[in-house]
Amino acid sequence: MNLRDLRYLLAVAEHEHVGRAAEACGISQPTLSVQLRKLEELLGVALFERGSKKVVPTAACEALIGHVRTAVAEADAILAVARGLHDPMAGRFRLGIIPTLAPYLLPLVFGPLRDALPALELEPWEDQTTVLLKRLRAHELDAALLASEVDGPDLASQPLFAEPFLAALPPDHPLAGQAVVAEAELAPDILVLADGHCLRDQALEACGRSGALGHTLRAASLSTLLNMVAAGYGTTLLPALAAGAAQDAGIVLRPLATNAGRTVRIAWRTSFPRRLALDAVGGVIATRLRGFAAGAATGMV
Amino acid sequence: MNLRDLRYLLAVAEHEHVGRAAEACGISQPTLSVQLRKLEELLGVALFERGSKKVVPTAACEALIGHVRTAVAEADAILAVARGLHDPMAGRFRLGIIPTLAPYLLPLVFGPLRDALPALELEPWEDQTTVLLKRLRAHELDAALLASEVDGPDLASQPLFAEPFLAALPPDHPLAGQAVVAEAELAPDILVLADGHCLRDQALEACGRSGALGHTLRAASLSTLLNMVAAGYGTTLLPALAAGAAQDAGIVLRPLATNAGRTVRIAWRTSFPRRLALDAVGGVIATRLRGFAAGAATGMV
DNA sequence: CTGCCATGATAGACGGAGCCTATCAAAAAG
DNA sequence: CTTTTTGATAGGCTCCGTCTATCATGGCAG
Repeated sequence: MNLRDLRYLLAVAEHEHVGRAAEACGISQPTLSVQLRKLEELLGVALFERGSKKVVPTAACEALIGHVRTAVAEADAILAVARGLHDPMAGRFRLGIIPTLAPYLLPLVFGPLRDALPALELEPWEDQTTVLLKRLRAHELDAALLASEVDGPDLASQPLFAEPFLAALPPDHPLAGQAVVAEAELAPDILVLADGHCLRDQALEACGRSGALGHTLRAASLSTLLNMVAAGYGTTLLPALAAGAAQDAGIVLRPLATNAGRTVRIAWRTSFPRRLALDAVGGVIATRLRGFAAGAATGMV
Repeated sequence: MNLRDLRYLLAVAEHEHVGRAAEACGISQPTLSVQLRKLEELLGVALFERGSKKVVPTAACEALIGHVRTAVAEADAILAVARGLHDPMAGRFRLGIIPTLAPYLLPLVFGPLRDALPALELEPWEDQTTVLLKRLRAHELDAALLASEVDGPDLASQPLFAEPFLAALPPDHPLAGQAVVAEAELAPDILVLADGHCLRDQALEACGRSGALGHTLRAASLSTLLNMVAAGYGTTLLPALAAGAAQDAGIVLRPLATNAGRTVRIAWRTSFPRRLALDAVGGVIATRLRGFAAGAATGMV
């Protein structure tokens, strides 16, 4: 059975006239006659009683026509809804973001994203890298903002911007007097995040420490880490986007001797169909953060 | 858009596997791939994200699939209902019957009709001939039981049985002493039905009277007419099927000298598609009344 | 690391379904 | 009786859906 034939049926039932119904359907009268007859044969019931001046729906037709109307209406609804979904820039976009980035990046890009992609319903999801990748592969996220490369043929990524690290010091720390701090100088009393945060490993690597850090404290979040630094427990390497929050906490920031930092990337499934939305989101973020690396090395945002 | 493609879509969404969905649909995997792609192109949205091991419905697909399910379900409902309507012997059958026939014929044929055509929902409609023909032509009746011929190329009819007339007399009427009554003998004090009843004209014609009957009473129904005869107001010509009711009223019945009577026919639109149901109904009535004419002339039913 | 298996996409060919124009048949209208 | 209206039929054309055969890619195991 064909939806087209059902539309023909409705047209004939409405007009009670094959010729006019055919015209309404945009087909010739013979075509409609033939299709109608085929439908009757398929259903095994007479749908219309052909009189000399009128074609009148039979009782069987009356019994069926409600279902026919619903079926055709649903088909139209499919087309209408699809038309509404037509724009890949529209609809829900679930974006995973690592915890050391989300609170500092989102306030910067929410506005520009809304301006550039008003129909996109952005749903941020904050979690650590491994969780984000798992959810990304499980189709529970559409893309993710990470500070690491992704591997595997099912995922791809693209760098959006470079985020330098800054030395974060308590105001009374000996290094606070220097204009520039060498990463290795931070190593003795560096504080890092808990396991699972990519920033933890990146900070340790930047300052030349191995993974063995039995005596160091481990903060569950960057916010906590900043509080610990401000309280004089030690130093840390801070992603530049968090500079504002650190300064508010009374922490002294100093550029590093090298251009150590991390690269924020957007990652997605290679099979993800809404590449345009993906590129647009990535583009807006990259544009907003353009030139950030240069300015941020001095603590300016 | 084709219902077939919607079924394909549902199959793929269910199996999350093109090959197995194709098997379930009874088509080859390439065919399903092609059709799916065409549907996506038609709708303008990606319906599935093809991964290496799975095809996963996109958000757009999730938004559409409810409508798809409904449309397909309605299409199935059409087929199912049509299958139920498939039997022309089943379903509503609106049968018009003239008032001088209905109360006496229906009790005789209701049982046999129910036995022979259990799926037929018989809806009797009692009205005078002209009204029945109007309703028949307006498709408000499927057939009609009349005592007259029909004309016009849009209607046809077939005789079912002959119904003799009997002389109906008050018990104390002079003619009650005769074994047989000549129609003309009834003319002087004959009572007839109101205008519009075909029996009125037929009775007058049988007893040789013209239409001018200024002084005679006119009953609105055969039942009233019988009461009037029983009360001694006059005589009448009675269709044989009403003999039982007349005798219950204490009326004397006598056979006529001639075999005057009327022929009950079933009439229908020539375009009426359920000829089998029509013939079956007519056949059951004719069979039930077979040999009725011979026996009824003596007042026996 | 390399060959094998599973899976979906693509290509080319074939058959049927749907559509058209032209024509017919029946019935109503003038 | 002719004309008009209306639906049915016939023949031909085009396109769509389907098939088989083949390719491309990613996962897995030896």
